[in-house]
Amino acid sequence: MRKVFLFMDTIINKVDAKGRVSLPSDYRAIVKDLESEIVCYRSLSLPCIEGCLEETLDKLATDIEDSTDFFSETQDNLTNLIFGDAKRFTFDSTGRIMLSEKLLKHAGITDTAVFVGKGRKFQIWNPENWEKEEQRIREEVLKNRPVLKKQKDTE
Amino acid sequence: MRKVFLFMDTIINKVDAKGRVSLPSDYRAIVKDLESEIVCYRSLSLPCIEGCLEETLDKLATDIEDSTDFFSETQDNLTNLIFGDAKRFTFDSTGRIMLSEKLLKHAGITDTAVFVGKGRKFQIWNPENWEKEEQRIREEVLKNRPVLKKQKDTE
DNA sequence: TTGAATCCCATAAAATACCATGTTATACCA
DNA sequence: TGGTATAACATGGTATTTTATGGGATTCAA
Repeated sequence: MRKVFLFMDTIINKVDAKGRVSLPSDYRAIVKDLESEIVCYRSLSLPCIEGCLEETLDKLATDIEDSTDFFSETQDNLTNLIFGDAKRFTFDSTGRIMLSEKLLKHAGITDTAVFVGKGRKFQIWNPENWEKEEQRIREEVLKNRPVLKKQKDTE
Repeated sequence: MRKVFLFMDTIINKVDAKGRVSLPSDYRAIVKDLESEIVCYRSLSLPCIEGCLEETLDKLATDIEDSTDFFSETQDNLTNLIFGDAKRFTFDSTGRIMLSEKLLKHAGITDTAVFVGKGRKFQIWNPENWEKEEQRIREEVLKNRPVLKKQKDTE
């Protein structure tokens, strides 16, 4: 059993007419090893699909349970938004998942999907949008280089 | 056997003239796997039906027993409301439950029901009401973005 | 016996599993 | 190191299963 898991790399796969797309084989290996499942949902802030392991979301659910009482309304909004949008995606024997129309539309994905590893999570992008986003991120990181360094130093 | 369970996704199903509605198949799978039952009751604060596993309510009962507020009046009132209202709903061989007139009326549901996953719980809405509620939540969450971020960071 | 609840059957559509093939990546050996 | 054999992978297509949902038959209770 693996001690750690990280969704990594950037992988481009085709999306067919049914919305089927191969989950990168590295991701599948993680799911199998940890006996978990992939869960996807629309990013709250970006035009992309976000994914993680079911156990990651389960941890979130437990945290919410533990931090508030059963009838609390404070976390109600959040759980509706996150769990109401999320969905399990199991892959078939050939390693494909079937993304829903809702998710594909949110990310503007038609025939090609870009999987971007983010550690505990990953994202799925439309290729053009990802190119732009990557550019934007690179610029922002460069701009904030001194701050980034300072933060590291002070920690 | 599954390690975790989460009610997720948003699913729209028809309610027929007899008040029958298909429980989403993912939800049924959870009930079967955990050999539990679905329990529904009127939401205390919203015009919707709330549902969860019977074992979740059982856990609530235990927590209340164990809490120092055993004789608290507010706790008393809440448990009266919830347990007085809650009821088991078993699904038939085709996966349908029959919602009561009381619940349907409270949620304003006539011929269509929207199931919204909330993690350990789920809600059942009238489509128009849910649309409005979702809009409201999105606006509120966006407004409270810093709070959301802080919560995320502490994970 | 009448109304309501439960069960059973039928069907269309959608989701899922399976098979086949070309391609790419990996392992192996000279 | 170069070349070849082997395995893994992505992907198109098809078959099978599951699901939602309408309609009736049967059971149960008031």
